[in-house]
Amino acid sequence: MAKSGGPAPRAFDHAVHRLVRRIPRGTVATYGQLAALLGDCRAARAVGSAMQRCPHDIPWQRVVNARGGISLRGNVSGMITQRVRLEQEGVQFQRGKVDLARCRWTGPRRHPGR
DNA sequence: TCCGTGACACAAG
DNA sequence: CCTTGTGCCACGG
Repeated sequence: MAKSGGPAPRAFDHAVHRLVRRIPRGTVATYGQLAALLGDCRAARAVGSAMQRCPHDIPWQRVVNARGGISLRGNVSGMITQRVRLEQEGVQFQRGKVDLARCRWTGPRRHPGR
């Protein structure tokens, strides 16, 4: 009732996490891409923050930077893990980066099927 | 409410 | 190719 209206705290984070859940296996999405899908192509940085606080039951490894590389700054082991997990689901790396032209998620489809 | 921080993106040197 | 600087946004203290 009277309380509703304003966005609840961490609403953006939740939106990011839910979107990441929809990224198909074998494909990847960029921070900027997710931000754009959420309505703000300039919120890429916020997406990164949301990912740092993302639950472990989502395919977080499918989120990479605009260059198709892993951004995980200051987390070498996490970087390795992300790459391994992506390769395990079929994503190939070329020169340390993912071929976005080939593996980039096309975005959510309201009417799946063709 | 203000301020600091950061898994970004982009341009320039 | 790498480094640095700037702009944007949301979250947490």
